[in-house]
Amino acid sequence: MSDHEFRDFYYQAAFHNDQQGVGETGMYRVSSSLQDPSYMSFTDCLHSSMDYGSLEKAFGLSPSSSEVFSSVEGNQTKQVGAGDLGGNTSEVMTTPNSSVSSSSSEAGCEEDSDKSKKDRQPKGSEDGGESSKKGNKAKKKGEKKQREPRFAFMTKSEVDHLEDGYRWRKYGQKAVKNSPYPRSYYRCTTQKCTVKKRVERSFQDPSVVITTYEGQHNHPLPTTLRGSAAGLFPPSMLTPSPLAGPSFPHELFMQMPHHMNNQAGSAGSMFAESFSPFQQYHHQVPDYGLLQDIVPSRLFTDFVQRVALKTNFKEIHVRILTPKTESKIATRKPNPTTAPRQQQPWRERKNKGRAKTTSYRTLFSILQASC
DNA sequence: CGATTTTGACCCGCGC
DNA sequence: GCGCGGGTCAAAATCG
Repeated sequence: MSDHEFRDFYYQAAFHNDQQGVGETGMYRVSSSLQDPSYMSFTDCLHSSMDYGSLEKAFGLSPSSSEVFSSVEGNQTKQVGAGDLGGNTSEVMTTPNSSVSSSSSEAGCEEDSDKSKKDRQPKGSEDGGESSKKGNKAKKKGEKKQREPRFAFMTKSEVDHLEDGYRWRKYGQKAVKNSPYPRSYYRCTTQKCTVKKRVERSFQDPSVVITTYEGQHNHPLPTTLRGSAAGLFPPSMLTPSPLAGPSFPHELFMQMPHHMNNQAGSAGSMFAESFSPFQQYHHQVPDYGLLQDIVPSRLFTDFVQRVALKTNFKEIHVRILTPKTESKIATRKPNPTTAPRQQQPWRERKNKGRAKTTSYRTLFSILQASC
């Protein structure tokens, strides 16, 4: 299971700017490990042009690596959906101890073009009453809702829903096409915050969880959260608003933990030093097993999000690979003692034969069968 | 008892 | 136009 000696984090981000047509893609690796010969400061990465050739040189990446993010090309509007994880490009991290990350195009990243269906009006305001069974909306069809910036990252984890400091409420779950794993939809519970996120397990590599964020938090981190990252970092690192944050990516990067930009770090022992905030936190909350996963992840996602806002990249694919740490199963086991749920008589259910939401139980059986 | 999760139905864009 | 599939709603169930 987990190797508690190694707390390295390896980040890879693919920035995609398709304004030029052929979308220039690049993949960046941020590693605290010296054993990674291709190490390069993220700051430098960000300042470098989005030229894959140079990146290849800098990181020693093979050109084929870009295939990992194959979804970027030729996808102006249509993206590779989670279910279409066809490309079996797999990539092996050249770092110690870790993690082979194999997956294809950032699955969960994005799929649909712009469906303006989200944010449907709750309660039918007025409109001719009629079948107001559900959210009938009177939305202008003309204007397409501008999609909020999205970004996704992959985390090797046994828990699906990683703690990231914010409070989320699950509002849906859907089966992913061609994948035995469901996709869960979460919304930030803070009022007036429209941030959403989707969580799904990679079909290619079940140990990898793909989290896709959409939107930006317009509020500070809740402080009441158990093990919240709030309070662990200086305020500047927790500001949710990009306006309040560093003006440039490298500035933000400079605020990141040492182990992420300290080239002199020693591999495999990141946890020992230059880790003050986390170490302290670790002592304070020893039982918080996900610490190692969460903190850097959150920092990085915030970071990437800000980068996205400062640039005109349309897509940013981020991978966060971490050594497995804790095996905390966050699955709620159904209570067998309770009576089965009954069909609501007043709510007519017209099953049109379309398989929509997939229950955990169903999926579980599928998994078992496939194992 | 309020908050959160579960989960079938509904909505809607898109491809055929 | 139809059907597929992603995304969302919302009532009931469950949790804390």
